[in-house]
Amino acid sequence: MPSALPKLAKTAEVSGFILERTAKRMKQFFHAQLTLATADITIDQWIVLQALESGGAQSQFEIARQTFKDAPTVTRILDLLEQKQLISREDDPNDRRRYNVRLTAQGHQKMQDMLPVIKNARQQAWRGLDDDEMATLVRLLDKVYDNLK
Amino acid sequence: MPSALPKLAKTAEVSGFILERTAKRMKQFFHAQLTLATADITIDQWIVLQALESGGAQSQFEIARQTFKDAPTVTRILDLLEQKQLISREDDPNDRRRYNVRLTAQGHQKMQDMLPVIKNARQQAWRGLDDDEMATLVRLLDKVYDNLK
DNA sequence: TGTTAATGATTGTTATACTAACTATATTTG
DNA sequence: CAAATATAGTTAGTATAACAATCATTAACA
Repeated sequence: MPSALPKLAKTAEVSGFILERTAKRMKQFFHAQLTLATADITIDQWIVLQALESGGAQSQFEIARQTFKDAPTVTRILDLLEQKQLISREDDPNDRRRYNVRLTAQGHQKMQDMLPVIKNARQQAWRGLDDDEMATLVRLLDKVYDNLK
Repeated sequence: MPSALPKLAKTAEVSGFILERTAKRMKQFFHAQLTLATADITIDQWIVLQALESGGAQSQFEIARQTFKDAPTVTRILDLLEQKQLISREDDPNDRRRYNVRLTAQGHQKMQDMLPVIKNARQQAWRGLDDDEMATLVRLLDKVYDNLK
């Protein structure tokens, strides 16, 4: 029965594709929902705001680590968020290379306003997946992630 | 027992993040492997080449559909591949809006040369996942994908 | 048949991502 | 302490991606 091996290889061939395809669509979907709600922020900007809310004021290095974005990307996203007055950069008194980045009041407000949009998008994305399936998906994705460290 | 609901919500909160994180790292990893092998192509360029090899000569619209990229993105990737002489655009005699895009001999050669690199990268990515787990992962990702159509 | 609509491809704009190089500041170490 | 190194952040260049607008060509249909 020579079909087992080819089938496995075939699955491996398409899985990366399916992974990327799904991640791409999810990003696109969340972005579209934010646009529909006239959020005036992108999903990546949202991710940075979220890191700041959950982690409090922090350096750009910390934000990069938390969000899995690299330093130049964080710089530019913060530039945009600063223009929109959703975050502020303050000099770190202990280390003059660093900034302490924090949400402004407007930044907090933006998160309040957009949280329902994000929650609703999450519900749609994971519709039909039960608790076990969610856990399995996360476990398998983490396994792949660890494989590529 | 008020912990069940919050836990589910928490999982949904991080899953999108884990999905994007894994997809990003996979892309990064494949790209790094190609760079290491001095492939002189990116992973997205590889994906387009692969579509051309498996599907034969085809229009840019078909390439876009196969690769889940949009038309402008395909245009620009093909521009780069054409510069590198890995693909060629020929006028479609039946429809003057279209090109027939095909791999050149050099394009075929590039694929021959890089296939082992890609196969090796796939092996690393899916290491430790058995047949069932691969199938489950694909099934769950497809479910999410369908949710967002 | 002639106007309208749809399609294939391109161009422009904005945003994210990676690499590399650069500035400024901190840390290590000889 | 001084020189070498490391770290935080920025800037520049290239690639990918989404979206909108545009252009040429083809298809639909009144």
